[in-house]
Amino acid sequence: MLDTKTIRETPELVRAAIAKKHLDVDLAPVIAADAAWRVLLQEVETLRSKQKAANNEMAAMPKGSPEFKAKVAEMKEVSAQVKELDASLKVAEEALREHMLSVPNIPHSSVPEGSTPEDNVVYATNGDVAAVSAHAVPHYDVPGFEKLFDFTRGSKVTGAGFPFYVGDAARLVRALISFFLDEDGKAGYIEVNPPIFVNAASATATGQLPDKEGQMYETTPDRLFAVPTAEVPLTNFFRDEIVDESELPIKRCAYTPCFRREAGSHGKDVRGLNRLHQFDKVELLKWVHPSSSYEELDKLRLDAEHLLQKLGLPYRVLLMCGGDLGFSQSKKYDLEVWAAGQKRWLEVSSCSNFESFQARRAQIRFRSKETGRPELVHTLNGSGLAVPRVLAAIIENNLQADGRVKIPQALVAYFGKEYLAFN
RNA sequence: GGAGAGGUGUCAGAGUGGUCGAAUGAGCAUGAUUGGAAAUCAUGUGUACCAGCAAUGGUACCGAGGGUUCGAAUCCCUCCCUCUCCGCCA
Repeated sequence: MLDTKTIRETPELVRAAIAKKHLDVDLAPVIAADAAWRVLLQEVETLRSKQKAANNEMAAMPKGSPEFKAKVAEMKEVSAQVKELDASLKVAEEALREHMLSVPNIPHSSVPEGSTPEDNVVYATNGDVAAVSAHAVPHYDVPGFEKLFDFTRGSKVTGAGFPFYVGDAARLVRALISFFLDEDGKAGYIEVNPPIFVNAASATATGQLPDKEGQMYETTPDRLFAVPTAEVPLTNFFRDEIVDESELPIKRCAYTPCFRREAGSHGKDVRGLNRLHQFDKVELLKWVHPSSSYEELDKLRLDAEHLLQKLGLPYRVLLMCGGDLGFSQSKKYDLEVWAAGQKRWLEVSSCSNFESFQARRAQIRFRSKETGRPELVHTLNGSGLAVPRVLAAIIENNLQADGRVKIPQALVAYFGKEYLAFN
């Protein structure tokens, strides 16, 4: 959420942001809602002020006196007015809030113009795409795949997109999670094991609610939501709190399973491990001082890149254009790993700066030494990394002539073997 | 799940219908004192929103939401959370 002041005082800035993101949001009703709310607010406050003054007078009067009784009669009317206006004010307030929630975050000046994925800028590449397995096939076509990644049983037991990982597959998943957490820990992120269900307030603070409700799994009757990413519980950790300025930047990482209903996604993109309803991911989170959030974003991205480098996987970094930015993001890099069998790039991390957009909604602040007042932190996050797609890339890129998969050296100690065999 | 107690400012803790944004103490900040410090003394010390160039003024906030009342931290209702005891349990 943006500050209402930004919309009130610099609407042209916000309109430019909407245009850059190629969104269709009309600012006029937002501004009108704000104006209407302020008029009502002032009316209510004037009446309340009257009430308060009368209160003090009445406190000094003898209870049963005629002047007291007269005041009561007079104030009775004011009281009724306040009640009525206050109800309107609440409606206006809610309307304003809803309007405000429809306004996206402002992209950073370094974000390239563009409306489609083709407009994203290839910011960096690492590793040799041509050097990986010559006889690679898509991981889901590798003979024996279904034995280790049992989608059929998963469908029976739960539904499509909920595979069983069996034997070495399960072991490799565990190895990757441990590897990621260990490396992230070395990079200074404190490991957290968060709840994987969150309440509606938390889901609202990070923007899943109210609009993206259908993308989450929801429990009955408690109305808790299975987390779509560890970002949700992690970001909410400091919700409605004022953290110590000297502790910034705060860096945390967390492994959770992630649950996404992703209704409406079909086709080749969803085959095998490419897109699942439940998958494992380690998430990196930072709460930083506003003055350094873009530096911290670059560092965060490098921390995620480091993982791919250690695994020896070719990847590229995309700087996302305005049109491909999320609603609440100011700047975003995507990390895409090369999957030699499918011959395509798979997104395994998305590193974003939200500036104060999330922090405002979640009320996460620090007390500034400089001004002595609480200020909003900037929040950043990125995957470090998403497990199934990394797994797919390892399988495809490291597939040997004999059908086995060579385990990246950095993982061997975690996995316990040099090769993964499908039969 | 059952029974009880409780949720007030940075913290501890008073306040059971009116002048309470809220006593008192601690903490913190500034100043005095000191060679310097401790101690002591004085003053100050919440957040948000609105109006205003500003100084400043106004309003709200005592777990959350409703209600009663001219007036609610204080009374009533609902919900949430914490603690203690009991039960159940990975």
